[in-house]
Amino acid sequence: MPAKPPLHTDVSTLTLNRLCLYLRSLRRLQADGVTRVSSQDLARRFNLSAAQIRKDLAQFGAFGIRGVGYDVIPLIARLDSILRLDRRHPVIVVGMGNLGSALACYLGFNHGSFEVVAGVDNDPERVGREVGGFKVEHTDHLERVVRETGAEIGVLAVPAHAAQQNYDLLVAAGVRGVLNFAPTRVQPVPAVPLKDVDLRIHLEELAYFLPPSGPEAATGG
Amino acid sequence: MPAKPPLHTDVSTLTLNRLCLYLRSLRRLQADGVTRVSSQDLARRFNLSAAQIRKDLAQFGAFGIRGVGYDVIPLIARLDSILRLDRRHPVIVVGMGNLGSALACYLGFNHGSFEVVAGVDNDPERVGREVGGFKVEHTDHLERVVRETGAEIGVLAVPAHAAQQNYDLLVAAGVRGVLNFAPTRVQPVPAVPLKDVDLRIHLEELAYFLPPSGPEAATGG
DNA sequence: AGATGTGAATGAGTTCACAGCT
DNA sequence: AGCTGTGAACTCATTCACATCT
Repeated sequence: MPAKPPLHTDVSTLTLNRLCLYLRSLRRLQADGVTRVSSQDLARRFNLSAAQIRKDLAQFGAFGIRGVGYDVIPLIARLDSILRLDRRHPVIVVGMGNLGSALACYLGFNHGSFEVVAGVDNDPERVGREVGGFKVEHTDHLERVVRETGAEIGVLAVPAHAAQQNYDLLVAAGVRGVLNFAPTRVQPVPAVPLKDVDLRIHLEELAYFLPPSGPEAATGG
Repeated sequence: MPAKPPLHTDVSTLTLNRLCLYLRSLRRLQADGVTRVSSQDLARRFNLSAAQIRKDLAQFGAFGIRGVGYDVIPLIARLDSILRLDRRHPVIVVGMGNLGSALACYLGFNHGSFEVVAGVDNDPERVGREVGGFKVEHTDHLERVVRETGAEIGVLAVPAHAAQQNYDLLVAAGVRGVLNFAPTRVQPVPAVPLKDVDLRIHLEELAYFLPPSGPEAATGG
């Protein structure tokens, strides 16, 4: 029984992202009442690679049945456990402007794993507003809010110039990981993992692949 | 003179993302009054790899001066040109809920390359609202709005179930590329590049790297 | 038979190291 | 001397192909 030791540092980001995809695909199958699926099936349905699915899963053990495939529900449970989505992750949003408010509403729906439990801002105008199930508090009270809500993940949705400072505040307040939507790099503390999410880079990438505009593209075909 | 033929399909996404990063880093240097920089310098300052910077740039030609480094301003100009950021890209947002409105405000600031010129929604409640410089129109008028504004890139910020349909509408209306923020896969038309942006996956990834909670982590040290 | 799990083969991406120019 | 531009070496990732199990 070759039970794999899945050290967290051994799993590549690429694999990890795919595991998330697999999980979503499996949930869709589950919703459709499918109880078993082979790697080929899954690959065909969701434009994935069968060999890769097997390789990715095999890193964490052998959950499949040879000659048959994978049982959907146990596999979902296993992936949930691997990805730590089998527990609740309270999230606090720092910076409740347009983006922060949108993220507060948007990020909560993930089969109950993530719940945005609080939001803070340093603009008195925004403090006190009700957004997606909580009242916005002042950033001055960050530490108390984190303590009271048990927030585990901080989401930075502040302007670029305020990102580092607010990251530091989040760390001091005791969150265990930070997702940074500010368009700047933040210097992380080793103990508190940081992930930068750059929304603009996607637009820039897309612009590169845009078919070059013909001289008179108005004559649409 | 080994002028490189930079076919668009030859450049990997990884390289492309780095080019965007280089460009930003260079702009910061420019703002600081730096006129020349070596790959080592750039690497040190922004946590990059010097060899990789040179390799990446070399794909598009030789812009450096041996023994010296790169002239900041011409290099910025060159990268702008490579990434097609030297022209204006009008953007239309489909789905003006929380996320769409936030993106409309957020995506516009990129040194003038991208400008969100319109937003549509099929909820009459939202039609007519003024957001970030334009009035929200009804999705029924998408084609006219795209024609009138010359929108080139469509941003999908609609619920998952409406993503495909609205992608198709955008294609029919004549946009040349689509950025999809809906948490679902969309089947693209080959002529209109599509890029999926999955906001949740970042949270999921972060959750994986979260330090496991000790039994009583409240005694912060 | 049919699908998993996995070494081996291939391919992609990064780093090294240095020739060649300033 | 110093740094770019680039082949060669290396590492990482994906795909192939098949032994193994149901």
